[in-house]
Amino acid sequence: MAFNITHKDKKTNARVGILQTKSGAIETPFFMPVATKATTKFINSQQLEEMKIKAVISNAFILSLRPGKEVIKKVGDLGKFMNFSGVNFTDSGGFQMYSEYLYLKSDDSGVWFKNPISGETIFMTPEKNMDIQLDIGADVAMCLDTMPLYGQSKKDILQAVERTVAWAERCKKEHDRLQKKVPQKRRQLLFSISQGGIYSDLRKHCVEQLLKYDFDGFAIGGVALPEQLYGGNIEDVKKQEQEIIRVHKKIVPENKICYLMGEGDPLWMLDAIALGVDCFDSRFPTQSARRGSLLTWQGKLKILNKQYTFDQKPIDKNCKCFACKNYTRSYIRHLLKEDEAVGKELASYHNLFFMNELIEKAKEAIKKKKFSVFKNKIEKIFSKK
RNA sequence: GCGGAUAUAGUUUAGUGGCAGAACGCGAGGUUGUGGUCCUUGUAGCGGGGGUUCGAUUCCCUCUUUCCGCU
Repeated sequence: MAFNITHKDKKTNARVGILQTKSGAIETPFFMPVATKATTKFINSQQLEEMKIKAVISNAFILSLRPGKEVIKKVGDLGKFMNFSGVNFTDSGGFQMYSEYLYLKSDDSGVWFKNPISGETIFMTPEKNMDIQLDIGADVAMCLDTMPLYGQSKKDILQAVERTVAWAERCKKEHDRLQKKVPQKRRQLLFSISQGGIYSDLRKHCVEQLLKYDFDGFAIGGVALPEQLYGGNIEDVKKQEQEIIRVHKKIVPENKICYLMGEGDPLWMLDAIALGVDCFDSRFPTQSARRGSLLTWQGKLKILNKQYTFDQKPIDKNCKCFACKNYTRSYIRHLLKEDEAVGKELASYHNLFFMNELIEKAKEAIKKKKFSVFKNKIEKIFSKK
């Protein structure tokens, strides 16, 4: 069994568990920084290890464009390539159907992407995608899914669901076939991804179909999208997301790990943990760090604001991260304003350290069966302006 | 000293005899399976004086500014 639950919260569905991968075990819940091109932007793998980050997610499709899977395979696997001893996830590239920069078209057979480097057209299939992810040697691979684009009709979303399910089946078969001779202990895990937009019935239908196959984990895709946020009331979007998670959790067996893809807002993440979600990834902490939005135990701090020009305090006096131990708000603000790489590094380091600590504290709270108390405390911090 | 050109937002600049636009900067929000490159929004300007005109940032004169050339 790849996943075991070790602790359960009392009032919520939050739980702590252990996921076994070929690179070792990792305790859930956990948050993965995004490392699209085999690095978390501005943060090297030694820094990740220093702040006790146990997993990252790279992008198999984008890595296949450059440097190419052969380059990574040559040194063994992605972990060795980037010298990261933690758990490596790879995303399929399905999400890049959202990228005008990369996406051309798709049909039931697969997706056509353009290679922005060479200009050539690339035809991606579930089978090819599994081959790439296995060659890259991630610990956990994600199925190639198809994203319903924003504004599509329910009929279109149903079509995306059917395609996602069909592709998941093809991924699973190919993945099993390619790993037939690999010993259990050294096998790559494969997670499915469900779609269905905001429609509970479509989500239910999608997950029910995916459950026919023995995936190692079941991810929820298509949430935390900017398009949805721009759509209107944030609270409505939050309720929709929670409803999607509830539907998912109601159907998927408890002993299957649940991965909410793309979610990285601290509060939304805690809400998801309360519903029984086990793992997350998001560009949010790193991207917003580069743009001057910092997470602190006093709430959000916009370090580019004028008021921090002369501020000699650290980002967060309660934070023990490298950036907070050594540098002032004034200095980091200056570096970010000047677009200096070190500024982005320090800000990213801080935000990732915060996210990791937030998750660690969440785990402790679950173990003590007091998760909702903890969640309320964090909500108070981030709700005040 | 003479001649020519020039003057528009903090900066670089469009433009017009009747509402002066932009970019960058600056201020404030946003940011969610990453294109280090993003989005939204706010702020702010016709060098001074005189003339022509219903009306001048625009045309004329003058002063000043800056630049170029000549002696």
